[in-house]
Amino acid sequence: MPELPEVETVRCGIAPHLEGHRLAHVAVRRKDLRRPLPEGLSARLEGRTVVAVERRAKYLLIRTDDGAVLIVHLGMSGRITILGPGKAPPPGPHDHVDLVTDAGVTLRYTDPRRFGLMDLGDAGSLGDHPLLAGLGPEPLDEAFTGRVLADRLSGKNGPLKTALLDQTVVAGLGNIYVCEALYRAGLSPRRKAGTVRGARGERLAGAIRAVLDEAVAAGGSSLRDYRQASGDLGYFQFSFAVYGRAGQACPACDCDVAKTGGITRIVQSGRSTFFCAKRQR
DNA sequence: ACGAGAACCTGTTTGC
DNA sequence: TGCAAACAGGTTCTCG
Repeated sequence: MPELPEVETVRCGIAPHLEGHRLAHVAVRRKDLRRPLPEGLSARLEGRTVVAVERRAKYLLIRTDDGAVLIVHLGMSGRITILGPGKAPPPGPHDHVDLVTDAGVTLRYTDPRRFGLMDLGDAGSLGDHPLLAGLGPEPLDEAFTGRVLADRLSGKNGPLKTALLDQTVVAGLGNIYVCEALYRAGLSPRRKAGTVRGARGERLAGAIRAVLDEAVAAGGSSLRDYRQASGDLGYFQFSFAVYGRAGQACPACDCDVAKTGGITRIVQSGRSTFFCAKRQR
């Protein structure tokens, strides 16, 4: 489900309910997510006060006053819902973890496919944590330029689409936003990754930043199960140029769909890619 | 060393 | 209508 914009939206939604609040109760109902939840998770967190809720790539980082960091990944189908005091319904079969604050607010982690995970890290050495150590640059940072991106792509012989999904190249992109960014940059998903440098690199870095910025502003994209923490839907899905639009007209090409076939869908490394063969080279 | 494919798991949509 | 296959926003392991 969630790529960078969705995770950032969730972060914004949960931060006001966590920061400055003590975790009164942490209920773990199911430990077997993508990897087993750490032993003693509840004991480690209960009684601690949250000092910050941050994001790195697609990970949420929940920092406590004693230097513990709860690392959360939502996988494909994970979400976090805020339930007001006295308003938490009985947990369903996919409601694996509840964080209950001193204000009585429940933050409920739900994940039907269980591809998500949680782990604990230490504030002092968080950058060395195995989940975070190898991650590429944050695309919304000032430091993310065409040059930086081109350096990361140089020497790669696989398709550009596949390289951009690699979190060690750039952090936070997933299938939707890679397709959308490549469309905006006018670059073919099949192009050899290492051929992107110079002006093309700048174009691609700018397209990635722009699409992510717009998606964050829209509250992410709601396709099936994704919701903001408030329960509201994101609406960036209405701005897709190519994703999920196979056979439909490219927004910028006014050619006859019956003739050109419109947006093309191919499969790369087992995942759907959508693009306009006319505009993306 | 790199890249493609399978695996992990459940729910929903699509196609015969 | 009904059932089975395909597909889904991610990551990681294995194999060639």
